[in-house]
Amino acid sequence: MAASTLTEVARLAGVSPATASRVLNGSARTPGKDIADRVRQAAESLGYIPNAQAQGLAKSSSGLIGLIVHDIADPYFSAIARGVQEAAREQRKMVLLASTEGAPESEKEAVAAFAARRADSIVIAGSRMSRPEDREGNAELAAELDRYCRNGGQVAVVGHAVVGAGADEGYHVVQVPNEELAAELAAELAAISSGGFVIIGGPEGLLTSDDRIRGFQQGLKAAGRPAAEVLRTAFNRSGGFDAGLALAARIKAVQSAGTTAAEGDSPPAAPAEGPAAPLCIFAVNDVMAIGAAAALRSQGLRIPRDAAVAGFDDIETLRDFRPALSTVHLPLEEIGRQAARRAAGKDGSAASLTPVTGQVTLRRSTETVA
Amino acid sequence: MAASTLTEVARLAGVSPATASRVLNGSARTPGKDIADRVRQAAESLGYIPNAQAQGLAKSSSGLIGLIVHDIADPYFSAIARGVQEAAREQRKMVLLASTEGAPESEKEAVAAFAARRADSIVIAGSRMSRPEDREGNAELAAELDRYCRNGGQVAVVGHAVVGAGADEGYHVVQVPNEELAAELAAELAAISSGGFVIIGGPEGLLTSDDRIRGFQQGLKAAGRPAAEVLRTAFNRSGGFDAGLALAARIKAVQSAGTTAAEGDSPPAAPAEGPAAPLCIFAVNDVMAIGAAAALRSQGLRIPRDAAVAGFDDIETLRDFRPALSTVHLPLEEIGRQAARRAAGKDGSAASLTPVTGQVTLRRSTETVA
DNA sequence: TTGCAGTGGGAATGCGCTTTCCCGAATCAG
DNA sequence: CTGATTCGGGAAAGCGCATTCCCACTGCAA
Repeated sequence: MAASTLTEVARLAGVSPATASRVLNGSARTPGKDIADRVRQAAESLGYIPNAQAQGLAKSSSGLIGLIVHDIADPYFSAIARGVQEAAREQRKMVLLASTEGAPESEKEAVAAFAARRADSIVIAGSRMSRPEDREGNAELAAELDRYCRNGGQVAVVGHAVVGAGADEGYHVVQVPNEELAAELAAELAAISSGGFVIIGGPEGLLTSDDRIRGFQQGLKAAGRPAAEVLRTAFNRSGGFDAGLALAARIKAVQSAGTTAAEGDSPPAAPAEGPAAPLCIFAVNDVMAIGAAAALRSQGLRIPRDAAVAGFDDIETLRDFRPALSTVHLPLEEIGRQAARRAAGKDGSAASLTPVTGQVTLRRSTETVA
Repeated sequence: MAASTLTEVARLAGVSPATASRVLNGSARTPGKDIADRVRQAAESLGYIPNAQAQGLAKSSSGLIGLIVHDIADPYFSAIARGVQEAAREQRKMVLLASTEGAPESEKEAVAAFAARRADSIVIAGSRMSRPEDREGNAELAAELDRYCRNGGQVAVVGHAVVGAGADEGYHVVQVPNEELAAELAAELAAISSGGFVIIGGPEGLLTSDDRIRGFQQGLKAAGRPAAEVLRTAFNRSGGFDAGLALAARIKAVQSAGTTAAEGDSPPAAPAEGPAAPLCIFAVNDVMAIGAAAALRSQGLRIPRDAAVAGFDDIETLRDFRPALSTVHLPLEEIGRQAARRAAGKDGSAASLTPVTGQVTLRRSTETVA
């Protein structure tokens, strides 16, 4: 028993397919009450389910919104996905998912696939790369997006515009003030910690990471502190862990030196509080921070006693982590929602949408025993 | 500039649409080399993107696989989603996402929507409810699924069959041995802890929760331990937290009683080791366990000193939690992958797919100071 | 040379639905 | 009572593609 069609419903109701179509979907013209009832009843009894493909073909729109993320299992992305999903629900659309592992090439494929399905809009989450090697990939992605936009598609990008995107029509960006917030975080950290700073960053060229690093350095500078050293590593937990291991070794070396050498060569202008104040580690995202913390602990170091650790994102699942992680709260779900709404273009774009803001959230992990 | 069509490509290449179709998609018949090249080049220069909707209409199949989860931001589901996504990639399909918050009604809607889009298969993750109130909702969902299956759809369910589903064709279940594993966990816990047991469970009727509770009780019984008390609460972090709060009060009461009353009324057959051995708390999933642990800590209690805590699922993001959480590892991603594969019906269903197994993983959180 | 199978390509049909256009009937003003 | 409007409904033309026929042509054996 194949799914019943509109024509069958119409026949059963004794009307034309046109009329059946008009009553079963809110057309501009509304057939008479009695006829409408007949049709509805016929549809009900046949268990009629409209064929969205055919509808889409006829109307050339699909009720689909495409979502591109690096990895749906990453809490950062899944939080955004939730927001997008919610907005989709409001718009009575469905979301089409694509995980790309961050490869521009497969993002391009995803865009093409969305375009093929005639998705009404596309939301791209996940940070862009700007490395020279990615130039070509980014260009192709941009070209694909441009084409999609020219054909009437709407695209919203979280964070940064795709490098080299040219279309101005139907192209939206949800700005995330990574730089400003990182600077703020640095300022607050500088105010409570007298130790040195180290940044655990993602690979060079990863825009989100670079922004946060830049902002943090600026904040440090504004606070009169020297620039922090930057450790480049993978943008995930294990990257954080590796960097943490390296730092642990360094910290232990300093500590034992301090213990044995007593107080002969204290760093210039270091306030006198026994050994040097603990190092303050800023990882450019929470997951990396957690990895770094785990590494430190695995080496017998304690947080925040031996080192302060701060992250970025305020991932919900990580809130119960001990010691509670200092971080920058980002309304991830709201970001996803806004992206989807912007792309829907319902209201005048930036109009009713308040810009995204985050907030520095200091917790135990940076409470240096001062 | 509207997207170019196959007809346009054909015209540009100077062939018929039929031929163009044949070369641009692997048809049974392969046109001559030179013609094929001409067509491909024309397609390239026009930036032709096939219209998946039209293709789907013509072939009546869509290359879509529908995924239903309670909440995509929940790490349990996002891990499964990742597996599904991966399998989809293998099958060169895209995944269509629906978050339903667990309401059978909106699951039914989701199924209908998937059916409307002619999804080739549907994967349902997320535990079923069997409460009397849900009977009707479940029945409707089952009916919708049956219809979908009768029309040739394939559905795979993670964990339990949908209550009341009747179609035997195209209906697959990925079995998760919740009961057995919970029993195993209980046995191992009983072997290392002499204290009493308490279970923090989800609402009554939630199948996954009920299975794990039942299994745990059986394990306890097999180990000669009395059945544990079951606290019913919400199936999420805050439910765990609430239950944890209640337990904290209880634990503190016992502790102070033990301190003041010295050793006058020790429970029958309690081995003499100072105060009673700490309570062992089993939360039916990791997120709840984390919530409970947070609650205990907020009341000044320490884990595992004052109480042992164990969870279920082994959520990746929670692995760095301290003290490390004892739990049952479940290959979530693999589960998602299997579900998607089963539904694809590629290989002989259960044939090449090894059944899902988990493993009890004891960590710090249950290392009673014995 | 003729007859045959085999081959590469085109014409046409239909997938299920929306929508424009058209037409008969009913309504209203004059 | 007649002519001008509506108004409710149907006929039909696509939407973009796959696919089933069908036909012209080639190569081969007879």
